[in-house]
Amino acid sequence: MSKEKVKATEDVILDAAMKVFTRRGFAGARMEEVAKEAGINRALLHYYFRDKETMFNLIFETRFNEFFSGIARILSSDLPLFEKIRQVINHEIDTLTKHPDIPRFVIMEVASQPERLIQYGQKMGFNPRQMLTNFTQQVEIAIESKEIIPIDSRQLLMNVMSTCIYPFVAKPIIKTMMQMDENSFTSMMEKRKKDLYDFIVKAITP
Amino acid sequence: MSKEKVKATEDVILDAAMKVFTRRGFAGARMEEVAKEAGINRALLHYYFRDKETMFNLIFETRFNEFFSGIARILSSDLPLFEKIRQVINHEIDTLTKHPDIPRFVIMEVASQPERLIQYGQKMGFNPRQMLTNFTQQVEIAIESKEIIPIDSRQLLMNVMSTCIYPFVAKPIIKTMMQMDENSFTSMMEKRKKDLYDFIVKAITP
DNA sequence: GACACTTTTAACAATTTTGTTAAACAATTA
DNA sequence: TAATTGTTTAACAAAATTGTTAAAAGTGTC
Repeated sequence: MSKEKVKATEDVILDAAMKVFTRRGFAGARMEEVAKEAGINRALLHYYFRDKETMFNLIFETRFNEFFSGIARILSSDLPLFEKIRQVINHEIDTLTKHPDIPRFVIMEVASQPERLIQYGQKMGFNPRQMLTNFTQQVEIAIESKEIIPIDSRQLLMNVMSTCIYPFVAKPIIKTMMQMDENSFTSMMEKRKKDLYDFIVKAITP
Repeated sequence: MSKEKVKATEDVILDAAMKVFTRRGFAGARMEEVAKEAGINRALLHYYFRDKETMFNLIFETRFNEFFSGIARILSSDLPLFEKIRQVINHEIDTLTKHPDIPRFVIMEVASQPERLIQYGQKMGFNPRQMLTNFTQQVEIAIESKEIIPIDSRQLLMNVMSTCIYPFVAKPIIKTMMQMDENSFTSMMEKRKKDLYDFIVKAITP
């Protein structure tokens, strides 16, 4: 069998595993469901990947990276503060519109095993503990120069992240409460990029 | 054995189940862990409660109610807009400081079975779909009277809820990233009541 | 203390889920 | 085409988890 075919099968399995693990979490995921989703036999999963945990680690690493790497890059860049905030908002809403289940998945699994955060952070080459130092300093400088009003930089960052990410974490609840279908949710998020940026800028501008 | 003792045992079990289910979710929870946490034997769980699902439903109902009832009451009250926002913030931060795992639990379980939202909402006597109508109208009136700037009421509500709830949902991540222990997290949230209110008011005041 | 009653446990049974293996099958190549 | 290698499956085995039961232990009452 050709290399391409092997790769294809591996990818089919990984895609299926991604869906199932992200949907159900590690504890709720069933190897049977992964196999079914991939259109193959359960034994084949074990042929390509040792066991459930091995598969899960691959998936988690990917999702963890998707969740953190973009934001880490932007936060530690040397963009001006307001532009940085705009880019964080746009980046989060864009990627989470494509992969809305990522934050719920990552948060859930980190909550059930917090040590993963440090562990995978190191693996991915960024230290979650230091992601914020650049941003914090930048906020303090902007305060001193009266570019923005005095504000606790941690609170500001929490506001930015919360308003971007929470709507996707709570998407099933929000969709129901606000009587939105998939399309209206997406278009609302698209609109949100601007609305949210304006909201935050107005809140911190002197 | 006395009625009090029975009640006590039931409560011990429910408390234990609450902890374990909230920590692990339905799929991740083990009856053995519940029994251990309660300091009893697994068979006894089945003596007091039929099975895992029955126990889970009791827990879920309680947590679901804790998550929604307070906020529903405040949102549909006839308080002035700003006061309503302040109360939402204070209520959320206070109750979630006491029970920080509630939103992660409820959100996770609703995500894995969205029909629960309508189902339990009806059971608890409030319609998640109508929780927002009062607030929405109030915002529109406030815009017309120039009390606040023009803003999409859904976006505003999403901002308020996100900034209150997300820090608790992502608590393990935030604590690590911001290098906080339990105490500093709590005191930060206490401070957040005021900071967040000011932030939001400034964002919407003309 | 004998009786009726509830609570608790240990041992067992059933079910669900995961992991293994041996053999069939397919593709590649010498 | 036969040998080699890698792929797939069905059947099986093991482990983990849940649920049941019969009997022991405790409690209150007469």
